[in-house]
Order: sequence, then structure tokens, then C-alpha cells
Amino acid sequence: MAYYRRFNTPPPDPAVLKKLTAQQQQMQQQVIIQKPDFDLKLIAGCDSSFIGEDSILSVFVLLHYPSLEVLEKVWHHGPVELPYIPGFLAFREAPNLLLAYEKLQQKPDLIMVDGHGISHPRKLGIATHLGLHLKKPTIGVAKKVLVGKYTEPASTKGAVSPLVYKEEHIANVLRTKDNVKPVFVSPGHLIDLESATEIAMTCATKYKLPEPTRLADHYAAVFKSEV
DNA sequence: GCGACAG
DNA sequence: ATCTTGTCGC
Repeated sequence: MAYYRRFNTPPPDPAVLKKLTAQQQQMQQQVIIQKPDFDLKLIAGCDSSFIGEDSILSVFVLLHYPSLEVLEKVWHHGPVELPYIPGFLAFREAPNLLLAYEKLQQKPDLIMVDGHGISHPRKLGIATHLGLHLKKPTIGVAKKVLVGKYTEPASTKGAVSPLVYKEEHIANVLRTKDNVKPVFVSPGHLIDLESATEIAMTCATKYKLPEPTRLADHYAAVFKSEV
């Protein structure tokens, strides 16, 4: 349709889509949204970038919290099978991200993912997928909305406005820098919206993207030249 | 039926 | 995500 023509991506196979949708509906029963019970000392950021047609480079950066000092940075390069389909991003990127995660010497208390958490059609954004697979708290920080409605938060850093989908407050639209487009923060797994927002804000120093995500994004570009 | 649509 | 130049503003 128009969408797939607009993004120049192959049209999805209806049968595969049905199967993946069912899988996410199953997973939904396992998602836990609650106040976290950990001491946040280590936080990780991750990001993926593409090389050519079907090759993906995933990066994980480990930071000390709340100093945000970088402790580790690892990456993994591998093939990717599915095309990008809105709502099914995790099936395309999570496998390679998990392989990169395994290379971390120390494991984080929480992972900040580039993309949505429960602010997704079936509450199963990539941050939620990763949280379930790793049984680890995750939060999603996306640059664009996927589902739901919201009003622009004030233009000053720290301003927040709710993202509502099906009568539910599933994410916060957070202004992380003055006069710059806001980001969408949502719980992935094993955390609640309030805590996720607070952590994202604490990680927002002088840029739009919170440090874990921004640095993962940065190193993805750096490592890309080494592949 | 008509748009909207993370990375 | 990625392809891409100059340009506006702190």
C-alpha cells in the first residue's frame, strides 16, 4: 500500500504477519509493569544501524548511573531476515541486539532501547521484547510516535505530556532539550511509566537523546567504519 | 472506506 | 534505518 511504497520496503506476507501478531498477543500476558525494585547503578543503551541491504550492526553501551560514565561498548554484526514492518520491529532487530548484549562483561540493571516499549498496538514494542527475553527491566525511548494521541509539551526542557492510546496513559512525551522535538518514553518491562520517565530525564544532559541511547547511536557510526 | 505508521 | 546541501540559530 501507500506506506510500503512510501518507504520503499517489500510488502509483508499476510500469513507471517498473522503468526507474529499471535506471538505478541501471547507474550503480552508475561509483561510486568510495576515499580522497579533495583538499585540502578548500571544502565545500558543500545542501537542498530544497517549496512547495505540485509546486514545489521547492533551496539550496546554500558554506563554507570547516574554519573553516565561509559564503562563498556560492544557490538555484533549479523544478517537480518525480515523487512521493516511498523509494529513488528522487534522481530527484525532484537535477534542481533541480543547477540551484542551477550558480549557485555557486566550486565546492566536496566536497558534503554531505541524504540517504543508498551506504547505499541499490542503493547509489545522492541523494548518490551528485549525485556521479556532477558528478564530485565527495559524502557523505550522513541523519536517518533507509533500509536496514541498527545498534545505538544511546553517547549522547555523537562516538560511532559501524556501519550494516550485506547483510554490508557501508556507513555510520556518528554522534552529533553529546549526548543527541540520531544521523545516518547514508555516502560518496556519490569518498570512503570513514572520511573521510566524519571530515569530518561536524568539521562538527558545536553542533547535531545538521553545519554545511553545517544552514545549507542554514536558508537554505531564509529564501529560501522570498522566492519 | 481513509489515513497513520518505532527503526 | 538510509540517501543528501545548504542554512538558520544559539
